[in-house]
This record gives sequence, structure tokens and C-alpha cells, in this order.
Amino acid sequence: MGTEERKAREKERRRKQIIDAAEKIIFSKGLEQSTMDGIAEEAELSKGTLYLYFKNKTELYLAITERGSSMLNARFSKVFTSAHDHTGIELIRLIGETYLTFVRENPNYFKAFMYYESLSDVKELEKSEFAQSCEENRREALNFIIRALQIGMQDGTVDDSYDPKELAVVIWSSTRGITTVSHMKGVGHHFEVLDDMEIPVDALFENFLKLVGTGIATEEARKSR
Amino acid sequence: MGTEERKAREKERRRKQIIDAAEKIIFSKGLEQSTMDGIAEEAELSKGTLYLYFKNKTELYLAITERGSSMLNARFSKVFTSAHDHTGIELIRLIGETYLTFVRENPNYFKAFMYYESLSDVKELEKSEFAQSCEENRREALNFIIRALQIGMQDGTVDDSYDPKELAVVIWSSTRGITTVSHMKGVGHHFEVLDDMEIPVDALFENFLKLVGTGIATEEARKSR
DNA sequence: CAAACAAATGACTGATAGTCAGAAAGTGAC
DNA sequence: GTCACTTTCTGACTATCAGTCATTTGTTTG
Repeated sequence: MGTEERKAREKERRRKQIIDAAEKIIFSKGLEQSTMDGIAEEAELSKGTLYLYFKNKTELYLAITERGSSMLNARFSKVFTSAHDHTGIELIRLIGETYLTFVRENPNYFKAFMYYESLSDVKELEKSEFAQSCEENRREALNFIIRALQIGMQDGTVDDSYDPKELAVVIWSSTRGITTVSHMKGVGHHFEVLDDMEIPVDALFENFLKLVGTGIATEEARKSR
Repeated sequence: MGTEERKAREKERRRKQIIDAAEKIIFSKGLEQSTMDGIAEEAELSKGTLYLYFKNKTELYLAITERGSSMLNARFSKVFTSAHDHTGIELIRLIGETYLTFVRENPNYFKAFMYYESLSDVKELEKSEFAQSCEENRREALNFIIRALQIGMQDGTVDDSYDPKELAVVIWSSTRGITTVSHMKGVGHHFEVLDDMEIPVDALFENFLKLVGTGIATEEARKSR
């Protein structure tokens, strides 16, 4: 009998329903301004039920974060599956573009990422399945970059004097910095400097790609531009 | 009569006294776990008094953030005043090192920076003198980088095909990414990947510098390494 | 010294995260 | 169909804490 299965499925559906409601509320008002009562109402459930599915408010927000991070990874994955004839350095560029596009299209998920990274109650996080999954996604994302770099070192478009793992982390981190800034610019007040200087996000990203591109290119690749 | 002056001075002292207490409490327990009552007790004042000096809890934390950002800028400033015989690219390296060292020595201030950047209630921030000052500091920090780049373009250590302003923002942002990651590694749970891969923060930073160094170097500078 | 002003207090209020005893719904055996 | 049992859900309740404000305490000045 598939009762067990069905139960599990229904539990999943409830979970999704709650996350959906939470997203709707939190994405529109921000985490602080959102109440569990409000989310419960949106989900057409009582507050108590929310706590049957999520340990607390943070955990619920982490579920949203996890959803975002999985969406992002799915896009990274697509870069590899849908584009076979690219050089390593092109793949790196594509990954960067994918990231930036994601942040532009989903500023709220990125905000969730930022919140997640600002948490530091280690014990809380260690226990959370969602946080675990976020870490797993991060690991996977890094592997995409490592793969791209290795491809580049094979096809001669990436300087192989770097350790691919170390370089991957560097690229990942610095890209994260760029996306953070471009996110903040969208969100207002922050980084008025960019407006003062009249620097559009695109120019920022292009310069970053030029910098990274030049920085990791092989001698030959640099010359042939 | 210097009564007015003395009053102003005393007001400043109270302010400082409150920020000191807030720092002590918040740095030890984290923002969420800290209460205004607790801070008031530490400051040997009543809660009401806190609100005479700071509009709300966030504003008080912003004051701490501002303090941190000023400390950081003071260090940047020192790079320029205490080291005259450096090339542009060396200055860039020194600024990066200064930043990273600051984050290592003051993870709590950096955490405050991260919190600040996660805020997005624009109206709140626009009104805050502390947020304004943080933005001013950011502007100043960027100017240090721009100056270093211009020096480098003059002395031939930095590729002058970049726009110095744009490049400065790129360097600032990506460095921010690196420091964020190195901060997170210190704080635990986050970025276990780094441990798995056995990548120390120093290696990360060295690679980043190599990347940026190569990326912005002039043809000649690259050859002469 | 007393009136006027300024600074500080802490009891109070409102909001809300999180709990829990009990209601409602579902399940399955007879 | 109904009864005993399990699972899911509910919403009133509690504890906590940010922020307020009427009152008190301290200071200045004519």
C-alpha cells in the first residue's frame, strides 16, 4: 500500500505551500517586517502548523535560501549541458554571466543568500538540513568552476600555473563580491558612489571579466586578443 | 562661557559610552541575542536614555558599523602617508593586505559591515547620519584605490587601458568578496569547502593578488617578473 | 533661592516569536 | 458503520523585548 508514500508526498506539498507563502510575504515586506501570523494567513494555515514543518522563522527563511541556491545551481548546470563547444575561459565567462543574471532577476533570493552568510550561530546552522543543503550547493557550484578551469588548462586558454581549486575559490569569491555590489546598487541607498561616478553595473562586470580574463589567461591567449 | 561646549563634549562622551557598552554586548552575543536592557545595564544607564541618544537598536548598531568603517579607513590612509616609495601596484597590494588584516583582527566589525549591507529599508538608511558616514567612508576608500591605480598608470605598473574609476570599483568589490569568504571561514560552519579542500586563507589571498596583479599589469611589468 | 530648562528614569504598552492542550480529521480493524 | 487510535492542525496563551512617555532628578541662570 502506497499510504506511506502518499503521506510523504502530502507532507512535501504542505512544506512547499508554506515556503511559497513565506516567499510571497518575506519577498514583499522583508524578513523583519514579516510575521509568522502573516505567513500562516497567506498559507491558509494556523501559525502552529508552520512550526510543525519548520523549527523557527530563521529555518523557514533558510528553506527559501536553499530553494534559491538550488535554482542557481540548476542554471550553472545548464551552462555545461547546453554548451559543449566552449573553451575553458568561455565557460568561466558564462558561469559569471549566469550568476549575475540570476542576481538581477532574483534579487530577493540573493538577499536571502546575504542573510544566510551573515548568520553565525554555528550550532543552529549545523543542525539545519537547509543550511547543509546550501553548503552542498556551494560545493557543487565550486566544482563547476574547477571543471571549467581544468578544461581551460587543457585547451590552453587558462594559465596552468595556478592550482585549479584555489583559483576556483578566488574566482567564486570575487565574483560574489561583484554580484553583491551590483545587487546593492539595485536595492538603493547603498553604493551611491556608483551613481556619482556614473558606472553602470554592466561596465563593472565587463571590467571584472577583463581583469579575470587577463589574469588567468596563458601568455599565448593574451597575445591573440 | 564654554558651557555649550562642555555640554556638547559630555553628550559626545555619553554617546561613546553607550556605543562602547553596545559593542561589548553585541560583539559577545550577536545582535539578535542582545537586548537594549542588557546594553543599558552594561552602560550603567537606563534603557530610556539609550533612546535619547540613538533612534533605535539598528541605529545603535549602525554607530558601531560606522566606527569600524572609520577605523578601516584610518588604516588605508596610513598606507599612503607612511609609505611614499611604492609603485602603484604595490599600493594596491598593500591596501588589499590592510583590508584582510583588518577583517582578521576585527571580525565583529566586519560582521557589522555585512549586516549594514543586508539592510534595504532605504528610508531608514537615508535618514541615518551613521549610514551617511559609512557611505562617505566607502567613497573615501574607493578614492584611495583610484589614487593607487593612477599612480600605477603613471609609473607603468598598471595597464592604463582600464578606466581607473571602474577598475577601482572592480578591485574593491572583488576584494570584498575575498574578505567575506575569509571572514566566513573564521566564523565556522560556512564554507566548509575550504577546509575540505585544505585551502588556507593566505593561499586564497595570494592567489587573488596574483590574479589581480597579472590582470592589471602592463605588458612590461608582466614580463619582468 | 526659585523658576526654567535639560537629562535621565523605569514602569508601561504593543507586537510578535514560539508553545501546547485540546479539537478535528484521517485510518483501519472488526 | 462505528470505535479506537494516530496524525495533523488549531489558536489562545506566555514570555520576551523594542520602543514610549509621564515623572523624577539634576543643572543653569536671573
